[in-house]
Amino acid sequence: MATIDDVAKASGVSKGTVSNVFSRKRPISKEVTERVLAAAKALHYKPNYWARSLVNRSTRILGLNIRGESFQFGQFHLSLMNGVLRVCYEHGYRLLVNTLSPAYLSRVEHIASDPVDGEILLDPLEGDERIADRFHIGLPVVIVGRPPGPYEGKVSYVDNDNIGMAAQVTRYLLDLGHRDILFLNAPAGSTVSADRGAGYAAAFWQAGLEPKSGRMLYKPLQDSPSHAFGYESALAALAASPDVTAVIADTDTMALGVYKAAEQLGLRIPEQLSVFAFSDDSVLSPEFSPPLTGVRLHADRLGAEATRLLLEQLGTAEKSVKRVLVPSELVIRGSCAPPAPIYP
Amino acid sequence: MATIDDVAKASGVSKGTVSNVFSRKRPISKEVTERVLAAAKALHYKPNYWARSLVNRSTRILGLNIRGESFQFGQFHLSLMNGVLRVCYEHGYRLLVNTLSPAYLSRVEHIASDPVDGEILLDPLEGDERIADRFHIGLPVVIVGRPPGPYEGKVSYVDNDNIGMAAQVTRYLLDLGHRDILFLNAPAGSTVSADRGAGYAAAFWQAGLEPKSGRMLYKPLQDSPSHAFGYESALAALAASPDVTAVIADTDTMALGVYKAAEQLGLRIPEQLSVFAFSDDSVLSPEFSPPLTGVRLHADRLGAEATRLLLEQLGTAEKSVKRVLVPSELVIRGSCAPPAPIYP
DNA sequence: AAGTAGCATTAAACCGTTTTAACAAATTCT
DNA sequence: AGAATTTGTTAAAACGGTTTAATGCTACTT
Repeated sequence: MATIDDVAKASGVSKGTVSNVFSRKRPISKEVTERVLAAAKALHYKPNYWARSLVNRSTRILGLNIRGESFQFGQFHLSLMNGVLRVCYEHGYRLLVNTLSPAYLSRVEHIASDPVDGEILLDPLEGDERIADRFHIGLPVVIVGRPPGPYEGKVSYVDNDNIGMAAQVTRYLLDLGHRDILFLNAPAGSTVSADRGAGYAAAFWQAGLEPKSGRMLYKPLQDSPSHAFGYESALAALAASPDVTAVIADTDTMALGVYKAAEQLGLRIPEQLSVFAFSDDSVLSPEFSPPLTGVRLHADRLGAEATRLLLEQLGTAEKSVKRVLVPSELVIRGSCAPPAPIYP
Repeated sequence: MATIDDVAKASGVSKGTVSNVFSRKRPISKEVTERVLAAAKALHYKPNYWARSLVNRSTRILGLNIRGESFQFGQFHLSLMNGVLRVCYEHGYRLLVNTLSPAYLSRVEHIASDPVDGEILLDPLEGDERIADRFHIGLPVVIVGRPPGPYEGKVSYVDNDNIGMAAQVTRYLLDLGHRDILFLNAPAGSTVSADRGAGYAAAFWQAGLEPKSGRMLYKPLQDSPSHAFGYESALAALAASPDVTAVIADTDTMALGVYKAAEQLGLRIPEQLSVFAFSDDSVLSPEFSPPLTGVRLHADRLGAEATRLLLEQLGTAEKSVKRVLVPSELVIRGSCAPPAPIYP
C-alpha cells in the first residue's frame, strides 16, 4: 500500500502539499495538482483512514450497539437498522455494528474505546452499564427506547409511547369484552417491558377493573426463540386457566407460537381466542390466518430519528438532550373479536 | 479523554511501560502493574483505537459491502448478515456495514481506504469495479455470489449452486407438465441472474424442449420494490399471453406481487397458475395462501461461511483461493401443481 | 526603492499508540 | 571476582496522515 510519502517523492513535492491537494484546504497550483494526482493514480494511493482519523479525532463512523446476549436480529431490529443505514447513507457515515460476545469482552479485559464518533444503544435495560461507560469517555450517545431511571433527562432518546400504546391495546381488548388477558411481555428488566406492563395495568384500573395476577409473563433474557416462548407459555397458561380469552404477544414471531398453541388446543382464532402482537412486520402479519391484529411501531423511523439525533449532536458542541416519540398505530386485522359467550 | 501519557505521568512511569502493562507483551513487575492499573481506572483510560490500529496495521473490523444502489435490506440480506454477525461475534470482530451512496462517494472524490482488515462483497455484478479496487490496495476479500468472469479462480467466494438450482426447479415445473414458464429474474448484469437464467434454459434443452422467447424478465437495478415488479410484470405478461401456466419469481416478496396479480386476473393458485420463488424466508413462505413453494438458500450459512473464509485468509499470509458451495433445497409447499387441462 | 500583502510550498510538530534499542540493576555462570 | 545473562524500565523512533509556522516568491502600494 502506497503512502503519502511515496506520492510526495514521486511527484517531487512535500507531503504537506500532497495532503492539501486532496483536502483542498489550501490552494495548490494547477500544475502541481495535476502532477500529484497523476502520481497518486499511478501508485493506487488512498489516504490511510486510521492515520487520518487519529489527527482529525473523527471517523465518519456511527456505532450500533446491541446487547451482547442477543446477536440474532429479528424483523424489528432489521427494520430499525434499515432506518439507521438510510440516514447514514445520506450523510456519508458508515455503520459499525457492535455485538461482541460478553465472553470475548471479558477475555480481552482492557478493551479499547470504540472507533466511532457516536453510538446508538438498543434495548436499554434497567441498570444498563453501557450508558455510564459512554458518559465517562464523553462519547455522544442516543438510545432507542427509554433509558433507565437515573438517565432520563440526561441522554437523548427515541421511543414509542409504550405506556400509552399498551394501554390503548388493552383498552381495545377490554372494550371487546375480554376480562382475562394474558400478556407475554418482553424480558423483565428491559425498560420497554416495564412501560408496557404499566400501560397494561393502567388500562385495567381506568376501566375500574383489576388485572388478574400471574397473567404477565416475561420472556427470558437468554436467547430462547420468541416462537418457542410464545408456544410454550401460551400452551401452559391456556391449559391451566381456560378463563383466558385473549393474548397480547410481544412480537409477531411470538404470536405465531401462540397460534400454534391455539391450534393444538383446538381453539379457533378469533372466535375462542383473540391474539394481539406488538408487531412491526407489515409483510408478515397480513399473511397470518387469520391476519394478525397488531400495532405498527415504525422501527425504521425509530432508527432514522435516532441517527438524526445523533448526527445533530455531533454537529453542535452543545449537549442538548432531546426526546423523540415516534407514533404507533393500532392495525386491526382479523385476530381479535369479542370473547365467546359462555355456555353451560 | 485520558491518554496513555496521562496514565504514565500519574503513575510515574514511562508510556512504554503502561503499554506493556495492558498488552502483556513484556513482563512488568507486580508493584508497577498495580500502580498503573489503579491510575488507569481513576482516569477512565481506554486505549485509543485508531492510534493502536495505525501501528498494528489491523483493526479487528470486517467490512460488509452492499452495492450503493440498494441500501434497503430484504430478508435474504438480513439473514445473511445474521450469519456474518454470528461468526464475527464468536471471533471478536466488529462489522462495518458499508453502504455509501454513489452521490456521496463522487462528492468526496478521494475517498480513503476502508478501515477494515478484510471485506465481504455482496451481489457481484458483471464488470464490478469493487473487486479490482480491493485488489489494488491488497485488501483481503471474499465474495458472496459468483464473481464476474475475469476473477473466477482469483478470489475466494461462497455461493449457492445457482445453475443447478434453477435447472432443478425448472425441471420440477416441466415434470409437472408446464411448458410456458415465466421467469422473473434478478437484475440483468448480476452474476446470479446469469447463472439462474442459464439453469432455466439448460433444463429446457435437457428435456428436449425450448424456452419461449421473451419469458425471462429482469428486475431493474434501481430500487424498484420487488413487490411492485412482481405485480406489474406478472400482470402484463399473464394478460398478454394466457399460455403461461407457471411463474418463477426471484424472491418471496416478488412472489407476493405475483399472487396479487393472479388474484386480480381471477387465476387460482395453484390450479390455474403455479408460483415458485427463490425464497429464503422460512417464516413468511408457509404463511402464504397457498403456502409458497420455493427453495431454501441458507443465507445465514452463506454469510457465516464467507466470514469464516475471510478470517481464515486474514490469519494466514498465503493467498489461497477457495470456493464454498452452500447446498440449497427445494421446499415443496402448495403453490405449484400440474397445469389445468385446456377446455374449449 | 522599500515596505507590504498575498500566494504556493515546505519543514517540522503533532495525534496516541506500539515497538525497538539501549541501559541499568540484579542474578547466574565460570 | 569478573563475565555473561536476565529482568524491568525507558527514551526515541516508528505508523501515516494533518496542521502550523516559516520561507521564498511575485505583485502591489506608497
